[in-house]
Amino acid sequence: MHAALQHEPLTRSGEDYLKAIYRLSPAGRTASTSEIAHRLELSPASVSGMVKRLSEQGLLEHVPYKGVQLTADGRRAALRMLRRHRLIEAYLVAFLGYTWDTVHEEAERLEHAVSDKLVERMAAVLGNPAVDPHGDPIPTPEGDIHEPASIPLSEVPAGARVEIRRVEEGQPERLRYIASVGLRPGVHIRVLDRQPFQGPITIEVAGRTHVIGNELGQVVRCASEQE
Amino acid sequence: MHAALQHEPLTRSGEDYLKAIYRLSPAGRTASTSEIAHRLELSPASVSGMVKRLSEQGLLEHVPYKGVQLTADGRRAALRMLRRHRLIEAYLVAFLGYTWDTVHEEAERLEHAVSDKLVERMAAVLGNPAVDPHGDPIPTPEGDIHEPASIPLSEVPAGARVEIRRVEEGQPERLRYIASVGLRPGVHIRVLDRQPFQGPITIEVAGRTHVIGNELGQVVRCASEQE
DNA sequence: ACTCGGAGTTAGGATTGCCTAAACGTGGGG
DNA sequence: CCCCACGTTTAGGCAATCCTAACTCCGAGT
Ligand SMILES: [Mn+2]
Ligand SMILES: [Mn+2]
Ligand SMILES: [Mn+2]
Ligand SMILES: [Mn+2]
Repeated sequence: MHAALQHEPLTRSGEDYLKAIYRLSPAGRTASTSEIAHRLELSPASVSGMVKRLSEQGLLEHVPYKGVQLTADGRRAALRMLRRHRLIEAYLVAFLGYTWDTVHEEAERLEHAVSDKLVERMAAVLGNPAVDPHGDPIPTPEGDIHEPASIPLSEVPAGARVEIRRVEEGQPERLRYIASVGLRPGVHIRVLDRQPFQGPITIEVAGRTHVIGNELGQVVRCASEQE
Repeated sequence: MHAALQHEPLTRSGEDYLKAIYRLSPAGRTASTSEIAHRLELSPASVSGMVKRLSEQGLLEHVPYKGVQLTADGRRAALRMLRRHRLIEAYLVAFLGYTWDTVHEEAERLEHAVSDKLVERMAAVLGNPAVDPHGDPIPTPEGDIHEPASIPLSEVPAGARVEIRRVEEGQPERLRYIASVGLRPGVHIRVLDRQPFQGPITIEVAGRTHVIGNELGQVVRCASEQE
């Protein structure tokens, strides 16, 4: 009953737009032209143009001057790209000596060039992982995704013990610093102290104490230890 | 003294043009517009246009109405692409369950998306192979290539024993048939009979006799058994 | 309600890369 | 030696994707 209209194949650009819009509009919220432009490092005018084209292809719902949302088809396409991106990252780290701070750039290009077949082969030799090297969940081939609840480290109350779940990719140097502190998905830490007004956060990682800025605390997401 | 002028980065199309021209102009010969057009499945007019652009970038030598040759820089760029293409093929076969009839298409896209770093990582885990799954030699990172002498199976005299060296890629079905006969790089065979006027060729492979058409004999290249 | 300032869109232009149709050059056959 | 057929180039178009500049809309604050 659905999916009767097959879309013309997406371009590289179109794929990146849909991914960006997915990340910018969680839970049915709306993404703005300037947010998209900022994320993709393009002018707002260029985004207006592409948004119009993707809407005509049935991938976006666009209310002029208001914002953009993915349609069911657009969401499907976005999740397909997310699966590719994250599996490629996982593969490069597992088999080709990449580290989590260098995979993103490579995956950003490869995600557009691999076939479905290659993606699924990589998934198979990896043992169908649930998350990528940054802790981001990998959608299924059918387009389902399970985003476990998590809160930024900067919002964890002092005294709590938590597990690191996800670290925002995209800035290699920041990732390298975060790794040097020992903060990686799966690591258990304790928050010793948190100063008000975006103040520094004191944590204990593997028996050692570190003080990190609030900005870093916002890109490291955690969950309580149970579960 | 050379390479002072750095070229603007090649586009996907440009990379494919240079590869095609390399294959079409062995030993300093010249490639024609229509040959290039045929190989890339484009119109001759489109080729004229791109040839002009690549010449302006210093990658081609073009004599209008006569033909095209690679400059030193163009040759370097072409061999870089050939290294990528062939290493990707070797990697996919070695580690991701691809067979020699399916790798070409995947490599044709990936060759434009991988970084130098990824290519060299693949080369390293492969142990720096000298040839790809079709027996085609892999250029070095410095752009040297060693093309061992070989002759088409269709020109091997009856009675000779030869080793299969290279099989032309590009037509999956043909490769599948050739594989079913047992003709792969490294295999030793004997030519039992060769009929004149592009007639069929009778060969012995692994103790079994096969008769193949002359066309197939032209895309399978061999060398004498010593060395 | 009115008015700005900022966000968003439209207008116009450049580049790349492809096409078809028309014009042009070249070399071989008559 | 000339002319024509074929291969090549040029002319003119189109689609995608980006840009800057100019215009338009919206809503926050008075
Ligand atoms: Mn991308
Ligand atoms: Mn990631
Ligand atoms: Mn290619
Ligand atoms: Mn090959």
